[in-house]
Amino acid sequence: MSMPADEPAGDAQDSPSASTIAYRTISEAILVGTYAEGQFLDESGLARSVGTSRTPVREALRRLHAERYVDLVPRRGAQVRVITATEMQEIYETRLVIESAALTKICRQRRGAPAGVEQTLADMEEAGAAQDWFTFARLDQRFHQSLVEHGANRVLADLYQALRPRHIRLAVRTITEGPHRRETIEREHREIVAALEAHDAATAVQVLNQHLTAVPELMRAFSH
Amino acid sequence: MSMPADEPAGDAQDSPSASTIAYRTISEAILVGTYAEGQFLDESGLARSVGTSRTPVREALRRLHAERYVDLVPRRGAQVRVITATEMQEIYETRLVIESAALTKICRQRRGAPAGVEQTLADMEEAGAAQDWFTFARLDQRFHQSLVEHGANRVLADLYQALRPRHIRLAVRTITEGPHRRETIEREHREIVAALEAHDAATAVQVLNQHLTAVPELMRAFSH
DNA sequence: GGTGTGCACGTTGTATACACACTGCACACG
DNA sequence: CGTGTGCAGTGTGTATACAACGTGCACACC
Repeated sequence: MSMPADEPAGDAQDSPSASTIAYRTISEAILVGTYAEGQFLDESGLARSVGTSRTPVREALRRLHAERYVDLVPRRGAQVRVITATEMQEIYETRLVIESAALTKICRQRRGAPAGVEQTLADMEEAGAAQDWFTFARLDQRFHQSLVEHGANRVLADLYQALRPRHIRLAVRTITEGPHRRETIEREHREIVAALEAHDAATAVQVLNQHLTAVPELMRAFSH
Repeated sequence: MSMPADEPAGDAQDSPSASTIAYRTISEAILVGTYAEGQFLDESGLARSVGTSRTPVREALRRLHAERYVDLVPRRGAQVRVITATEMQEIYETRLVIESAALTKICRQRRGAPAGVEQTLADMEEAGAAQDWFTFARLDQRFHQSLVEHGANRVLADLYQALRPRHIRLAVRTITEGPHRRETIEREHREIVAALEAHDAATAVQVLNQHLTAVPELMRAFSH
């Protein structure tokens, strides 16, 4: 299924070095849920299953630590990070802060919606109709990402992107397994775009607020 | 001088492992300016000067890359990152977004200024009077940090902290070498605190805006 | 004289070997 | 029977050895 299609900001298009292979393999396994939360990862075992030595695996684990996939306990190793409901709520609160800033700036500069957003929304509706929730979720990410890229500066956009691996797994679950909020999501997206076109920051932010508040509440229901 | 007093959030109090030593040594050297911007760092050379083998040095470099101290060019090595005036401005814009969110939330919840802030400001004024600009700069960091810790959630506070190494060097230079804005800085800090105590978000944010806008303009003057 | 090719050197990327710390269990002692 | 200590096993932390790639210079050829 390959969820983390593009690399989390940093080294452009890195060659398929062993270290990169290890990073992709392990991160994907964590996202897919191969390793349980709280589980300790064995470097030698990972090395075997990835097909390299321990060195690239260690580098991958350090990177995964920087991206909050795992915790690093000295002399114990890497532990798959447990994401609490509280943290998930904080992540969405943070998203709200960053995306609001982006929307506000877009409106203040009267720039309208980002290019290509129409296509993204159309694709989303198609995926929704086909009940292809993985694609739906990825396009949702793309929509929000494009808002931030359009409105925020590079530095802020990088911070936003760093947030993604921290909630993507549960986000997919929510969309996939939850009560199908498809219509709500699509409507709110379109309302945000409309507000941007009208340079109406207040409305855009308000809809976004509502949009981003709903999700962690749903998630809370799931995590029990 | 030891600028990066506390560790950039993550592994609590890690034992003085070789890897940590390497990280501290190299990051400090970069902050102090031992290595020129754009310079490539030689792993073997660093290993010799740190007193370890290449392995811990490599891990340190990866971490420094994650924190944007260096760029990692495949097959070429680690390059001390060049911080442009544009990026510096973006960093301050980002700080403004995060700190504003923190101030707003503090006011909305009518919590007043963070505990200990009075002491920090007093220490700052003392350092300012003694023309100890390094201490002054560090306390300035602490002041802003405490605002964010007080108002923002853990996740957002972590993002904020990740920003610090990216501007701390120039920030120190600006305070140290610039026209002494001491009174201005101290006054604005006190105005922000007063606004917090009065639960007046609008004023707090407005003063902060002015406070954070001034710095990158000064920096721009320096970088030429 | 300019340009292209080939070789030698240096550096990164990876593998492997070794040292040391931690964990858990077993056994002895109170 | 409970508790503390010792020991073996396992896995991380570090060092070192090797391989592969990229760079720059020199020399030859056009």
